[in-house]
Amino acid sequence: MNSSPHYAAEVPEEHEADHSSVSLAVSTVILALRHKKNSARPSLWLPLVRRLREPYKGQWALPGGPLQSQQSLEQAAGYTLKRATGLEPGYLEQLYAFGDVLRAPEARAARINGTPVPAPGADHERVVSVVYWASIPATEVSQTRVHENIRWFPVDELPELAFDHNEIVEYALYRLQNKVEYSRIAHSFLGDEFTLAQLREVYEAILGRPLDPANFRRQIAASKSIIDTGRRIEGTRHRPPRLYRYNTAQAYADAGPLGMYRERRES
Amino acid sequence: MNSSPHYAAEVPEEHEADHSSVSLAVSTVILALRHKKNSARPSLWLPLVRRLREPYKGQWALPGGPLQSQQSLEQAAGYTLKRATGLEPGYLEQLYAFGDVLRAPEARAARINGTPVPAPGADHERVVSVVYWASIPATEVSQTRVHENIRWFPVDELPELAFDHNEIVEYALYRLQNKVEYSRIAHSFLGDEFTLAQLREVYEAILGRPLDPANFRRQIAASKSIIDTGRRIEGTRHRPPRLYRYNTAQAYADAGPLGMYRERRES
DNA sequence: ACAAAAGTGTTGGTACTACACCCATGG
DNA sequence: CCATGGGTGTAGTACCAACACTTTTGT
Repeated sequence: MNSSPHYAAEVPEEHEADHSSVSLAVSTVILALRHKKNSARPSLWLPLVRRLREPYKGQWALPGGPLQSQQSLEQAAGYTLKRATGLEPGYLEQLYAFGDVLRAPEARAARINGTPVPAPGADHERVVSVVYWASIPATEVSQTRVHENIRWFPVDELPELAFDHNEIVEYALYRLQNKVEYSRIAHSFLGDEFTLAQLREVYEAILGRPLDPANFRRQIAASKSIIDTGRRIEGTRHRPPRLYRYNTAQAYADAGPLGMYRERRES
Repeated sequence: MNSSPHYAAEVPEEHEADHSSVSLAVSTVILALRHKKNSARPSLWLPLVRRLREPYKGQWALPGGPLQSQQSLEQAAGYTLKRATGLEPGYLEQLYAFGDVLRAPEARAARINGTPVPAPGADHERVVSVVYWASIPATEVSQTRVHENIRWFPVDELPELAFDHNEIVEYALYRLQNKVEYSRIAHSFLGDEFTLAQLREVYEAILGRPLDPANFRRQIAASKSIIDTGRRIEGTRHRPPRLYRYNTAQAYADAGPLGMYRERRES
């Protein structure tokens, strides 16, 4: 399913009309765990790119770009991620395709003020954006690319973003919160080996609330999603925690139509 | 969020490259309850359109068409639905955007045979398809448009469809099964008023298994998603069942970024 | 009276929450 | 020894599946 596009079958008597001056862009909500200053617990951060032209010139926006004719959507999202961070994704999933007719600034103003939406003119370019979300393993976050026009922000301290990107980020976080409860994406925020406490910190950062360590342990154990490596971390000033690995034999729930493919990459 | 597209913010030093010869199509998996011959219980059916040109000429495919430059994706899906059935949707939701580079027939053959995928040539058109799924209220199914090149099929007796449409339908059904358990889409397959038995039949058709009437009743009652109208249906040869209505005050879970908009339409 | 489906009660199991408590290590 | 987090035990609760049972109609 993931490897083929498809063409629509039109109902015969309808004629086809303009084969669209619509252009296609791909953006990515890139999430990773980072530490705020003076904070013991990690939280979710994402990189944003400063816009160099109108509209919204000077404001921060999700990294993205037009779809090249030889790229799949997923490849385009991965390339966007690479440009913004220099890294490969730990996980990559399609969020939603946004494609309304109205130019963003006008529509947004109309939405906020409650004023009627302006009539669509022929004077603006029509863009459909396919948005992905991705995670980066904590072990690689330190290697992220540094650039004057790229900056990481904690998701709960975002500035006002260009277009409707604030709402897109909110939706990405909402989807992530739902998904973390019945799939194993949390692992994609960590390296190959990790302690239960680290895994719990991922859940806590995503859900935004503390979890009972005792119950968390049992829940994860019951899911059989992780395997005890037998080794421990020493040098802590308390009992040394065990190190675990993903159980790659375990299947994901709802990885989307691309599920099987992603399963392989994850392992 | 639903009312504005957005443009990507490129990382500055990258240049833009070709502004894409990619064209955009919208297809819709349209689902409704119908009765098979000699079957007491309704099952899920969907309308397909016969292809009149290559590739896959003569085979059945999901209804769809190119995105017009003045249509939103959702409008395009609704229009597709109207063309195929003559009806308005009871519910409409984006499924997924499919957009790999390779032309469908080649990629599909490669996928099935395990042979290496052919190199993408410049000789074919690149299409990205945004697929929606929709439901039609049972009360309106009888009014569906009749056309030589449109035919309804039970979802468990589909022929071999064009492109990867079989897999798309499977994915749509999978999403529907998940969603029916934590949202109220089941209602969109019925008219304004319905009995509990009818609602249960919707669940059973979607989930593909019988449900305990006693437990079903309590579950639905606990969710507070329906309201007793006080009236009953008479003329049955058993105890007359109550008629219920949707509780429109109740919020949906996970209606996607377009949630609030859909909420209003549903009521 | 009987068939059929509406609707109620009851019981046992599972899974989650809260929290008490013990364990192992570094300082 | 103490502080700190790792890790286990357990009681209370909420929910759910299974199924026995009662109710209300048409024939």
